[in-house]
Amino acid sequence: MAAESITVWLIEDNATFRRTVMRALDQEDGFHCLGGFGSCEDAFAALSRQPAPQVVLLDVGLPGMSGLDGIARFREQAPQARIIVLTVFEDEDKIFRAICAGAAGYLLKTAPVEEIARAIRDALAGGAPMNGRIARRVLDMFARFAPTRGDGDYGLTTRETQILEAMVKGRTKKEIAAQLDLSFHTVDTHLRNIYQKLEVNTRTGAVAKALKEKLV
Amino acid sequence: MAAESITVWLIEDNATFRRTVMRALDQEDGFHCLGGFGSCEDAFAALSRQPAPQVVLLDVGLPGMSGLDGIARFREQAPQARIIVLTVFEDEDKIFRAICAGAAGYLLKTAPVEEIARAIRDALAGGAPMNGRIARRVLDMFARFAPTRGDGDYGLTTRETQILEAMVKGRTKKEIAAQLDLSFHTVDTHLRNIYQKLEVNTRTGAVAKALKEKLV
DNA sequence: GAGCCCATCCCGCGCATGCGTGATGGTGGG
DNA sequence: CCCACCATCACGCATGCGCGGGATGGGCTC
Repeated sequence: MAAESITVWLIEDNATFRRTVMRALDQEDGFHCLGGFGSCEDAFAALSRQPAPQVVLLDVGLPGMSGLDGIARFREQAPQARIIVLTVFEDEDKIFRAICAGAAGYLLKTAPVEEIARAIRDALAGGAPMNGRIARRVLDMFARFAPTRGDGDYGLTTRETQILEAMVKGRTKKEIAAQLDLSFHTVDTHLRNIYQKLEVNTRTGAVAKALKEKLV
Repeated sequence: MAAESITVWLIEDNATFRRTVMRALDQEDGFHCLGGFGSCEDAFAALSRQPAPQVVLLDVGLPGMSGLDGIARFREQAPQARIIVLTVFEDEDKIFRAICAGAAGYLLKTAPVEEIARAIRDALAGGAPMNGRIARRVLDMFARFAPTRGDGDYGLTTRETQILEAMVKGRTKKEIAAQLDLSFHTVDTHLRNIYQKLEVNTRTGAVAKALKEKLV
């Protein structure tokens, strides 16, 4: 049974809270919480002496190295370890950064131990445990990213789309003409039609609209 | 107790599965599954005759109106209803679209009834219930969106940033000069410096880089 | 005080761009 | 059969743009 134990590290600067969680987790069936650290630096130092854990519970917003940077470094040095952020913060920026840094989950410190335990198992099973509100936030952020691509369809023809793409890459009309084996004048005409359809009158405007609204 | 019941609709084209889930949910404590529909159209028709439910379980990928469109329409006509997608699909595109359309949760049809029940409660409590793998996918997608903003810092000064922003809006040098109450030449100089820092040599390139990498 | 960065301003050249105003041919629907 | 739409090509003009040169002054560090 001990061999089957899930190894967990907890990085958290509040010693009291750390010990409480560690003890509670250790008593949970199937867990072996063998590392408690007050900072990311300490944890990394330990990483060079002992094998990486399967799961890291990490408090972001602790002294010294930023928890966000810590996630990134852990992802490098112990890619197989699943990192679950355990914090009091629930502002979008922190959540966003943590996820982008590679966190596998995001819990609030107010979570009961059973929830933490469930989250750890979930993370190891390939899941992404999140507090309900956090998950909601993530979805909101996600949805906010999308409307960007509004209707997106301005009725551009194939050629026009091609030319618009080239324009986004910074090509001049002459270059585009050469690249598509067209006359300069043809490209010019297409460009005018694109402007009309996108309701702009400069290439800058067209590129901005193209990037903001749809085709990358 | 009946007054406290959570009202649920289930939109699902497989009649057998629909009835099974409805019956099971209805027997769960605190649920009142009072609508079962084989298509979004049917559900919308019902919406004009009876009050909207608190939660809609929706199968995407059903005949007639696309489930994705259904989400969007539901969000319009019954904004307060929480929509939980219940499907067999777990490809990224479907997930992405569903979330963008405003789904509050995403479950797999393989989920046991207790999980569905928990999800409904979670959704009403402001959460975003998701199957573990789905959540993982969402986070992956999220993380993939981010690297876009790389380091993002090219050491632009305040003025340069200002001018870059105006450029993104499609302003010409002259317009920017007028807007910022500067000389045309000054704007020109700043532009050159921006180009140097962003390693581009056209306004189009600068705008593209600005939009792709950082400030929207 | 020298050196550096930033913000400000100036001139001129050559090329790119936006736009008005044309034309031709092909394809498909009414 | 004609018309709409698309793709193709063409000329000229006014303006905008990129860039190679400048210059001045303010603030900051060494």
